[in-house]
Amino acid sequence: MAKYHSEEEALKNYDTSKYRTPEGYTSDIAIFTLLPNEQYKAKDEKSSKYCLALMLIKRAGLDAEGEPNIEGNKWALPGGFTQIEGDKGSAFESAKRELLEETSIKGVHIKHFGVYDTFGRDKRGWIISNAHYAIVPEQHIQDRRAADDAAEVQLFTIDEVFKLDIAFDHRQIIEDAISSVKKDMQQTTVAKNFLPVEFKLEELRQVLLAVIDDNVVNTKSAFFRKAPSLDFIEEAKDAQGNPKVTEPTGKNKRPSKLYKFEEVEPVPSIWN
Amino acid sequence: MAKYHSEEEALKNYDTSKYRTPEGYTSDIAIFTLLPNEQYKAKDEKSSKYCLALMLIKRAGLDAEGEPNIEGNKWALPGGFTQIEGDKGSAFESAKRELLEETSIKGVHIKHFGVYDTFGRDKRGWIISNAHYAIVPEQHIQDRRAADDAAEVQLFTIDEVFKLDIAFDHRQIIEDAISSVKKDMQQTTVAKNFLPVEFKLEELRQVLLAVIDDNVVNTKSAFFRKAPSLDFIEEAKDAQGNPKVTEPTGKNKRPSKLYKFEEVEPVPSIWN
DNA sequence: AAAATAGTGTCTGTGAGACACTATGGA
DNA sequence: TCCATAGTGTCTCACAGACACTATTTT
Repeated sequence: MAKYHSEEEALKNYDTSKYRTPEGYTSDIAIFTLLPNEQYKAKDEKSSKYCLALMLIKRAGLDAEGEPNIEGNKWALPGGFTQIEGDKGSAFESAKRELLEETSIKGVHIKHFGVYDTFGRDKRGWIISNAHYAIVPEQHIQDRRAADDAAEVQLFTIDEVFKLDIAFDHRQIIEDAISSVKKDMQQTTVAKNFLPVEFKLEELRQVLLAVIDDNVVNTKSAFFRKAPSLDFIEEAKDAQGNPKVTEPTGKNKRPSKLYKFEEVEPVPSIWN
Repeated sequence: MAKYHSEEEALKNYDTSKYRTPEGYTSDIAIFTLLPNEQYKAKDEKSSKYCLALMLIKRAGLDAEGEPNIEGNKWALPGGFTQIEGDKGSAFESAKRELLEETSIKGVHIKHFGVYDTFGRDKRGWIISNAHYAIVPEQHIQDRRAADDAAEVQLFTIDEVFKLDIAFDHRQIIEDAISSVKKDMQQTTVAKNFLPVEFKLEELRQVLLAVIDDNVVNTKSAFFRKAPSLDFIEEAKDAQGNPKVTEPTGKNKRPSKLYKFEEVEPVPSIWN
């Protein structure tokens, strides 16, 4: 005669302890934005006005009880433990919450790009990290830095970042995050997340120049010829169906056409 | 906000037990191969000789103790719990081991494509699954099926697979695996994993036709014109530097040139 | 000669690459 | 009138799409 008479009873007696389970399950998030490029050369049409930057936090040297902190005084990606919230527990939700806490904004692009789970990556035990990147328009991060004390939150350009002392295996995660965001900028329309809904072609080109190295993007005339014919980009129209243009602002002396991204996501192919 | 950081440091440092930790950490693997296409129409140049297929296992109705098994009698992806082996614990290693157990082969293409970690996806607790796909040339799986009793291991074409009763959230994982492999076939040279090192262009075309829908691949003359000029494909040469050709085999009446993949990985762009 | 496999050839229009030129409006 | 910004125009050569044709060997 069977010991249990239903799946439910068997379930209660299921022995998960046969396997070692992780001691922690976390989400880390690489928050990217664009900063003004110090090396911008107006004469070089491949030079961008922007520069890709990453937000890091400085780990406290001492913890709340005054004891030396693990990986203290090093720079790290913002992150935290994943909890089961509202009957769900997912690293993606956790990353969204973390982003909200760090930048006070919702609804920006966030993408999972890797899992870091080798035993030994964290001295505290077997701690698994889900790595994400987020793209945040510059203004939002500036707001956040002004509101905060900001000593322990800082933006670094990707050249600066590798000169820092980085905690845990976050150096590797940061390298992977940069590869991932570059790849996505080349192969998807993520660039839209750095831009307002309606943008000038030159703005879009500046954003792309800052991150990727692409023949068409590098050549101004090629980009302006090609971009309007891409089927994921269209002209912004006003209520009367007329093309929208900018008002001249700042040093900009002439109006320019506005464009927006279509909903469709292109799939580039190596075969054509 | 500044206070928040130090609180979080303290939590990370001293009391990981405040957070619920996962009850299980597993790897699942979608093993793809190609089968002969029953619907092949020689007259239609878009029709492929092959058909994408997925290996599934049938979960036993009763467990080792004779009790009803969780999600018993349903089809599932092969997988298992991740253990710390040789001082490492990683889902990727675990997936490789699982693939070795299921197909007795090493060194094939295996790729992580997702994490499934919502609480409630498995009745046994908070069990996290790392999903991978693998590409295995047909012959290897046929060997494995012959050696095994094979009742519980079966290949299904992707049309057949969604008619089955699928365990856990594996239906979703399978959908994502198929999307992922299709995308990679379009954007990377993974197709090489279905082929021998040296192959005929028509063989490559048949493999691509079976999985993706691409203008150039669909059009025979376009593919034969384009493929030899792609910089990740080159002619196979013998020791004297002469192009290699096949011996006619089977119903094939004429020799054909052999090609191989270069080491370089192309990066397709949506901007050109 | 026919069948099967594995490719080529040819035509026409679209598009890429290079780079010089134009348009707008304010100081 | 000059500058800065944001684009266009023009030229040539190459490649893409359509689809018919060829080439090699066995039966």
